[in-house]
Amino acid sequence: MKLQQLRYIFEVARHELNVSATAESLYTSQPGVSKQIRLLEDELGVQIFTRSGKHLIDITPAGRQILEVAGRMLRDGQVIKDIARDYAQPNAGTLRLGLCPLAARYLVADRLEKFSKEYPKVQVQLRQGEESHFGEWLESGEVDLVVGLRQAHAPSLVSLPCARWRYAWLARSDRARAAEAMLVFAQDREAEDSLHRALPADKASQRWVLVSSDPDVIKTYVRLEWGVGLLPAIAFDSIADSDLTLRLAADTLPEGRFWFSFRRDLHWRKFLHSFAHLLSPALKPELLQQAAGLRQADEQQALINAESLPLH
Amino acid sequence: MKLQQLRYIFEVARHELNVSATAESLYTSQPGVSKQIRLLEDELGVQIFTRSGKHLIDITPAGRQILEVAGRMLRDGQVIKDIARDYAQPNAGTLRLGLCPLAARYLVADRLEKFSKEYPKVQVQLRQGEESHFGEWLESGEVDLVVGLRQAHAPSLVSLPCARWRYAWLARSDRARAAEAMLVFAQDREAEDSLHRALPADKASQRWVLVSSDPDVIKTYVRLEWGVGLLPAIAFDSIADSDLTLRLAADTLPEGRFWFSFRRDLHWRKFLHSFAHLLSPALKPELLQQAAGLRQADEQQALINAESLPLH
DNA sequence: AGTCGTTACGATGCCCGTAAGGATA
DNA sequence: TATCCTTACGGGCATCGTAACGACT
Repeated sequence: MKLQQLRYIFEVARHELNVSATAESLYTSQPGVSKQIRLLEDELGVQIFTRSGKHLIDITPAGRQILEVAGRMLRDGQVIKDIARDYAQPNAGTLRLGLCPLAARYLVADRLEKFSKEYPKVQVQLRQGEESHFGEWLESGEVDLVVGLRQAHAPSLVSLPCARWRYAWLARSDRARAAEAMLVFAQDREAEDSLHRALPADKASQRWVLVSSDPDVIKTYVRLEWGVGLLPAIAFDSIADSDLTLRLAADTLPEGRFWFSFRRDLHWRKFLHSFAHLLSPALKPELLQQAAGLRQADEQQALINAESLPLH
Repeated sequence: MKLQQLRYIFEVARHELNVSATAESLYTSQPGVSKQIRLLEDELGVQIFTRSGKHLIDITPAGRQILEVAGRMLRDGQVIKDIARDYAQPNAGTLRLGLCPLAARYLVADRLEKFSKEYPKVQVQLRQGEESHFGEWLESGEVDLVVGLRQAHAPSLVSLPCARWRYAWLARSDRARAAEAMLVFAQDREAEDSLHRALPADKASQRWVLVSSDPDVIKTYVRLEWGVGLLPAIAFDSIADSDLTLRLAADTLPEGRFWFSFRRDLHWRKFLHSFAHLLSPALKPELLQQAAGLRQADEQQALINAESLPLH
């Protein structure tokens, strides 16, 4: 049994049982992959894939169990390399971040500047996309950390609140504020509903002409005079948005949170800890390790005193 | 990075950094091991061992972290092989048991008979020794399961009560019972003390001429008329011990327990589950899996209702 | 002086890549 | 017919074992 054989079966499983595509993605020849898989099956004495003639059709029950363990072994292999790099080049590497639009644009931008100054040899790779994909990104190792507006709930993931934001009204400076259509920021349906409930009756009954989870979309339509915006205060840029006027919303509106999520078995390189600490001083190495030991999302969450989080 | 290289560094660490001895134990040449270790270190860019000239002196901090992960990978490799065997030859393999004297002689003997009838192709390997070594045996993989009188407490181990026993008085049949010296069974100091406290004052003040955790030692001295024995009722063999008379002790004496322990990450082959179930019907697969997820020994223990355990 | 790890070297065997073959949709 | 996996074959390279060397205790 060789690590490479395990990598082959793992990748074939990930590529919908297409050996050719797998071989290409691994920059090797297709017969080589095919043969190694067969050799592994022979050695173990078990079929991992079911074949119909010469096509791979499915994964056997034994294969599923084996693939699960193989995945862990491959990740552990990566962990060993990370450990080695931690000692060989402690401050070099790649910071792979998944971000929601709000976090990418307004929360981490300046912190990443700071981070890059502190760790000039660390390459930063950002990845932005639908928050519902964050789980896959983390599990596949495409990103190491994500910052978003929703809590992750998969059993292999850990999710902690790392910052708070509050709503503010945004209007064109040249307009007196009046009864207008509303352009509302909300990360999901639930947030939208709770916002609706929290608003005073006159506001709640107003027309919501736009609901978006991207603050820049809201701003765009505010500028087009579609109405008044209701979005996270953090999204206001006092320079670029000098044509707009921000006014903090009443305390009765729900407070938003940024969630910081990662794989339970992530190897925390030094600069990853630094980045986490930069996001929120509450995310200390010991706390992160402790959180990784907790299975339940609510137990993890309880480690953080939300009141103490930076409020934007 | 190859699995074999990881095995080499792991085994060298286990063999007190002696490469020659390691190579011998792995049935390979010493230069081969040496070279592979060096190759791995070169690939990772980190020293795993510190060298004084040409001798391995110590493990580097990086090496310690790497070895920990490597150990997990190697165990996972074993797990994959186990899974494969589970499907290829579900009812063949080896049952490696660690046992205390009482469990070996009186608790599992007949169950093992039964087990062997059910799984004739499973080899049974018993290992008996000081209970304080059970932890090492489990961690090193020398045994898969242990049954003893003490709870295991290492974080990597799971420990569950699996049976109960109670004290009985043992005397030579040809002797009237009278005030006599006592020969007492106790697995450790704590058990000895609690027994002492539980005995009525007259008994507690009697001479304890022998304290042993091996019931057969007690019996031997009972036969030699050193006194009256106080030992687990289960240790009485109605045929072989027909020259002795057993009388159950008062309910006030502490009840003893057998503890069933295993590595948290043990791969449960089918016949392992069967053996556990044979020991105690309470040890069902789901419960065992659940126990493996609990970190605290008391949480694990709480899964079992002690009242329901077989009483011997 | 003995134990132990490293270096050097030669041979075996494994892994990979190209090319051709057969099965399925 | 096109896609896809398998078998066959040859070249290259890594691993292993023997033997000789150098270092530490």
